[in-house]
Amino acid sequence: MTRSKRQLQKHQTRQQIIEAALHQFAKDGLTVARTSDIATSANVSHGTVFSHFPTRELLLDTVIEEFGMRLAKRLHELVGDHCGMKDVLFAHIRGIREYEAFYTRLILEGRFLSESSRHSFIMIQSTISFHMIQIAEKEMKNNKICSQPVELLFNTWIGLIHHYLINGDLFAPDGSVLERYSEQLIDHYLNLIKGEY
Amino acid sequence: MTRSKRQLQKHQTRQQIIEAALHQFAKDGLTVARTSDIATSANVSHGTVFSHFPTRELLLDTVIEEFGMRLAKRLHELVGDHCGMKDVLFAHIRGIREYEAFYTRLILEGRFLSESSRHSFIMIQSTISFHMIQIAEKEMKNNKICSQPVELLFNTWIGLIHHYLINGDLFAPDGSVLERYSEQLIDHYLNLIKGEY
Amino acid sequence: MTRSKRQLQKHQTRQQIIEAALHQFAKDGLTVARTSDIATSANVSHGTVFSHFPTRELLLDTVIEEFGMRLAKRLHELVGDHCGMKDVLFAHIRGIREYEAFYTRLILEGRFLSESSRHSFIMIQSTISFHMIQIAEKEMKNNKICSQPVELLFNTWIGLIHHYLINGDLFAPDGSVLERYSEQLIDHYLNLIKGEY
Amino acid sequence: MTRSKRQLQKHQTRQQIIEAALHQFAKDGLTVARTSDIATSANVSHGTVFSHFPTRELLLDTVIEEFGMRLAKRLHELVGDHCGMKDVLFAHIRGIREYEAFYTRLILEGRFLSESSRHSFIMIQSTISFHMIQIAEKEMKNNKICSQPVELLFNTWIGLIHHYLINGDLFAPDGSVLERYSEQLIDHYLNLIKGEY
DNA sequence: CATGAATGAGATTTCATTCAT
DNA sequence: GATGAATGAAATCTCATTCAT
Repeated sequence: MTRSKRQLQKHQTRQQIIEAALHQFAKDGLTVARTSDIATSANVSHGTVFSHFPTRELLLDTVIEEFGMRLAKRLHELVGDHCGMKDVLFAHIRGIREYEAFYTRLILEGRFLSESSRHSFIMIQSTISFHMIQIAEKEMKNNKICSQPVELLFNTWIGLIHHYLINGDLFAPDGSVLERYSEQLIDHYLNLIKGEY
Repeated sequence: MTRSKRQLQKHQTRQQIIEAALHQFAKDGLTVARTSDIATSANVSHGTVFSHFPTRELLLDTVIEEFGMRLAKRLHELVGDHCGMKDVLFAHIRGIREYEAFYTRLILEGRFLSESSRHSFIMIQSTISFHMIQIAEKEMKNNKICSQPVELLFNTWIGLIHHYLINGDLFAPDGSVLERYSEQLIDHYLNLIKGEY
Repeated sequence: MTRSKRQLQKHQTRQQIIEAALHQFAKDGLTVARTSDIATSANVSHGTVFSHFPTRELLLDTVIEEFGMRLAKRLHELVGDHCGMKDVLFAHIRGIREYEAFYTRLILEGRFLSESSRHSFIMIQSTISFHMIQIAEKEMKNNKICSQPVELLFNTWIGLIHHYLINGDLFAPDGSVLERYSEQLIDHYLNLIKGEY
Repeated sequence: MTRSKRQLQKHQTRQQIIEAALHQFAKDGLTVARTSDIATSANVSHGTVFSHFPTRELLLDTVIEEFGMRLAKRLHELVGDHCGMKDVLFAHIRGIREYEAFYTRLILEGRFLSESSRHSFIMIQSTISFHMIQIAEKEMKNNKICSQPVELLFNTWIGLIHHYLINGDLFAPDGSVLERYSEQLIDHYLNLIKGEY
């Protein structure tokens, strides 16, 4: 029992650091955010960060992985079995919205991260594309959406969403771009890909 | 005369620095490239960089502005008067391709630059959108492309292109993504937006 | 009874720490070895080290003292009553050989330790010199070794041995210098100091 | 000329740093001395140290090499052509005496330095042994010193000197051990190795 | 008494910027 | 105007030590 309390404490600190890092990385950038700021923001000493994560890179890896897992789980919850394309797109946006800032940083800086972080990020994208492509193929058969390469279909959507996220400060200076544009973007996208009958 | 010779010399050095900076910023990133590397690459001393551009930020601003002007000029040359959507898209890609690396960096890091750099970047985007939107409106009237908000039409294209550029290392590990995918992307996009008649 | 059991336990832990420290200090150096490594090597927690030895310095002091006592005892066993110079030299080397690495560290770093550690180390040297000088004086009378200041006689021997220990990596890259050179060094030394008759 | 003044300045700063480092390494130890203390002691900013020597290790390498060259040069000056063993020993001690503290640190810590520093140190030792062994062989032929392996002869002397240096604080608490004991040590050593005739 | 998470002082290194030449 | 040596403010990471459990 004594042990479990200590373990709990440790786990809690670890989570605090991860949460603070998630916030700081989102705010200042994956490559710019300082470990000392993360420590301050997590209400622990600077040294404590390194007692949980030997290097900054390892912390970042962990944070990205954690984010990936949360997002995957959330998407899984949101994407029901019998849903159509529209539902998937909504789920996608809702899933991302909870971590909008961090996800945007990941789009921007993901390319320059360590092998393992990069891998985590690619996994995250795969999770999203998996659902979309599955639905797309089904709806193409039904002629609900017109036949075309699923890869391009997916990339068009992702590109559109990322474009709005990346330029969030222009599209929605105060607040969430996703919140503001999700409906419009989904409608537009569905209109673009809808089948002709 | 002596003075004008000096001024010429000065102007030449300035251009060397800008050129070198363009190269280094593209190669190492807008926030990461070192002023000392730029100096080396420009064949001038480190100090000289600062005698032409008081701060690193000012140099970056200048480089972005310069890039913007060149791109605008190039696009103007490439986009003829009587051209259709396809021609504009091709022109767009061809214009960007000459500075693919730098342009990609701008997409990735543009948001976090100084007010004035950010402004330059936005101007660049406007130049591109101006041509596209003009054509789009014309072709919508002709029913060549289906009627829809031009803003979204433009953003879909930009998002798609940017997505490929940002993930260039995945889509085209060795070489230019634009070279490899331009045709495919243009065809796909035109197919998406084509009018139904 | 319970108390005595606890005390036993405590004493045992203390000995484990001392033993581990002896090993780590020998391996990594008196000033470099980490308390956390000592803890790990002693199969106790890092904190336990400090519950037995308030500071790292005190632990080091204790270890050196312990080493001194063991060496003194060992030398006492090895040096018989009726032995000659050769026997003493052999005993000396055999005594040291058991702790070759630690002893070497002591030669190298002993000078920069705390007062008390330094004192312990000097005591160790005295133990050795005591035996040598006693024999030397006897053998000088017998003309077995030629007459000369005992202090210098002793220092010449010590210097020679220490030189080989300090440069062990050159003289015996894999293995014990003492094992490899003891005979040769003893013969050489005896030859140098032998009486002329 | 302007250039030469700047170059002179730079060279001077470099020398100041080397001199300060020589002093600090001697005082605090090759592995312990702080770059910031060296900077302070050299009257330059901390950054300046790194603008001349990219890493601490490179600075140490340079200092050791510099020391080696100075010592070699000094020994060369001191060791005449027609001198005997006694002269060589005196020269050796006089050469070392000028850098007594640094040389002592080198004995103590040389083993744990980088490959190149270690190499420099070994070169230094070789310089010394070269002279001694040459003389020794000549004097053995003359029967001035008794015949024995030159390697051991050399190591006995080196060991003796190093022993006094290492324990300088005991043998000569305030001042130079070499100054105090050189004569006595040389006499003793010569006596030990003298030929029997 | 043992534990081990948390602490924080300090060490090396980087790099935009300044300024004497 | 050009030069490049000097500057010094960070940033990451280490480790002896403390103290709540």
